[in-house]
Amino acid sequence: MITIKDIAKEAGVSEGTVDRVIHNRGGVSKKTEQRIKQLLKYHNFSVNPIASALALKNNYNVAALIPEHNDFDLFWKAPYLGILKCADDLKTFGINVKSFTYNQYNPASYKKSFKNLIRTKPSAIIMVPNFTIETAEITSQLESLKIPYLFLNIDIEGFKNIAFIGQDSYRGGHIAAKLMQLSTPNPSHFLIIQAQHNITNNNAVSKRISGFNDYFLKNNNYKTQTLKIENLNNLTETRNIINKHLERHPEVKGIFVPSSRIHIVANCLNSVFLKNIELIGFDNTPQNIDCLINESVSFLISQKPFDQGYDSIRIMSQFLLKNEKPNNKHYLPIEILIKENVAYN
Amino acid sequence: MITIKDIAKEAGVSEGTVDRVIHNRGGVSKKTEQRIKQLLKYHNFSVNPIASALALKNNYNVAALIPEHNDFDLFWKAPYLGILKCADDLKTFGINVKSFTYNQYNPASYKKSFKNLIRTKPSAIIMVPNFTIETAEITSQLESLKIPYLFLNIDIEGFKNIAFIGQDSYRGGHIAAKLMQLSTPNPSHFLIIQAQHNITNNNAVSKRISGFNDYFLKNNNYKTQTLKIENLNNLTETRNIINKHLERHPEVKGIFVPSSRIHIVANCLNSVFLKNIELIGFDNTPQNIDCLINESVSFLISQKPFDQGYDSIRIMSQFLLKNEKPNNKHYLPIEILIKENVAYN
DNA sequence: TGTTATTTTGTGTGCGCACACTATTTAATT
DNA sequence: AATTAAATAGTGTGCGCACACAAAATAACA
Repeated sequence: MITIKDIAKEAGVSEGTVDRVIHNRGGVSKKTEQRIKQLLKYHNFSVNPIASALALKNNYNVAALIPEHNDFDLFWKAPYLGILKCADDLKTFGINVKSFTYNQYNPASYKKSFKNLIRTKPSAIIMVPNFTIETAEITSQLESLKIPYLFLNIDIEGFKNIAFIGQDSYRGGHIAAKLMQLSTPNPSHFLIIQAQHNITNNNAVSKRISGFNDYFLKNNNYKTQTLKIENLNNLTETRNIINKHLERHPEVKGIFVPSSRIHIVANCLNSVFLKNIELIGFDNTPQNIDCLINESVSFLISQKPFDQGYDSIRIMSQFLLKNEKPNNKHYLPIEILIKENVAYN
Repeated sequence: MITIKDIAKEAGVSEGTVDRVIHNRGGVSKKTEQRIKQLLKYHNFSVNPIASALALKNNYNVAALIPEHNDFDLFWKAPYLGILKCADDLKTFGINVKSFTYNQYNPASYKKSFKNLIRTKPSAIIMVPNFTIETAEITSQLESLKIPYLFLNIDIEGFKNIAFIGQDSYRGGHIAAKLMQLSTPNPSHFLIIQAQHNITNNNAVSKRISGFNDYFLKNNNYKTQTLKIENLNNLTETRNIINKHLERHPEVKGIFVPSSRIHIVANCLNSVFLKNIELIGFDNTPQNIDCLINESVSFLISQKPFDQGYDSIRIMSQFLLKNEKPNNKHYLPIEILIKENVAYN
């Protein structure tokens, strides 16, 4: 391992000068700068991040603004845990992470939580931009404060976020369609069940639906139909609506739920339907995994939410610590889960 | 972050004494030891690994003994790259990795490569134990030298390896069977194609076959048959054997190749067969991925070979640096790859 | 009690880097 | 040529820890 000292000796200058060159701090004559740069390149020098971290004693406060999770919606637990894990891994590098949560159906709580967040004077922000208008307000504030921010899980365009970390939702829907086609007879009809509140909020859901529908464009044997339900958490009502619909539409051979709520549908289906209809949904929440194991659900597509959380902190930290600019889109693998491989995740 | 200095001040002793307690170096009276231990616990102290790494300037030489890769067999490139990547990530923590390769069909080259390896006096070894008898010789040598070793990718029992890093092969075969059943009519026959040299060498292949066969035990509509081919790399011969076999066995609706050579089979099939027979194989080598994309192969099961390499170094390093004993089996996820999600891996 | 052995504790240095501060060289100005 | 301003280069300290070494305190012994 070559050190700054070595370079300095070889260049016949002091360590301080080499340091200035490495960090583009200026105040070095062009001649010596060139010479040192050549040497750095020649020796393939890179700073020892250990020593660097120790010397800097950085203190970056990274704030995360994410939806809260509860027993009804466990999805957001995984990114949160990923964030915590990465925070723990990087704490000795001077990365401190604080999480702020909001109700994902309530823009006011989003704004309020952000107000609390911004008071802590964070150096950077990870956010799940659930509400477009409010996000515009927030980001303009961040931009004037020159606080970098990145989007986690929800990808909305027209912002100056340094990156998006999440999944290619359209492609996710596409894959769901392929798996659906694979597990059902030809021809078949498929039912897409959507919660009302998802229609405006969260464009991941609509992208998944597009991907799902588009997959069948080239094949007329497969048709899709959509069922919108006001409040999926109201089980008696949901049960009623779905089973009624299926009675009227015996042609339905598969149900696609483009959110993490497939387990609700699975638990609402009458047993006849449950046996004869293929269910495909998203996200490896505990409830959904149970459905895989008891075979009520055939496939889950995981967007690796834990990894999303972990990577968002990792990528933001690399940006802060090493000024590494990330790719604009950081897509995680689209993981196909079945009963047999779910245990290894 | 509480430091040794802080603890020392609070305990009214010098930093050296605290250091001795932390590392159980001895030479501390019982009274002060107790007092310091209490304080450490109370403050939930843990050493700053950054500072520790810098001060220690550790130098562990980890040697890897893995099969060589070439254009015919690219599988082993991925673990190698994973090893390199992790080595790079950890080089500032004093981990130096050297790779030694051998011909995976030649025990003599295995032994020879190990001889070269052991001359470099490594602190620990990552090995792919392709040959059981030779591995016994090697490991007994390692044990007398007290050099820790772990097994990568190939899991053989009865050794004192600190861990196995790889895939649950039986389960992998199981999943292949499920996917095969899903993509073929009921009833169907499936053909398992196996290279002769795999039969003795590599029990991953036989475990996959068991998993594949066992999946159909409960269902009499599906039958499997096996075709053993001397040398898969001899394309004209392979082409001949396979197509002849399929002509005689029109009941075959799916071909399962329990190794990374599915691309060879795909390229050998006559076009009629290629269109009507589902192919499922293992490993995301470039050639195999090409087959996914051109739709000659339906599914690949990845054993995440890159991650296997990466994790093996990571786990061994944690063992060396922090004395963290790993789980005996470190199974990687069984990843299902299709045309649509292969790009994100 | 004095001397030596043994146990226990304290001190100093360096790991490689970042940065504030000081010193030197060069350029600009009178 | 003398003085001042600006550009360039060098020095010193600390980050938190590990460990060799020195010092002090205690125990063992004559």
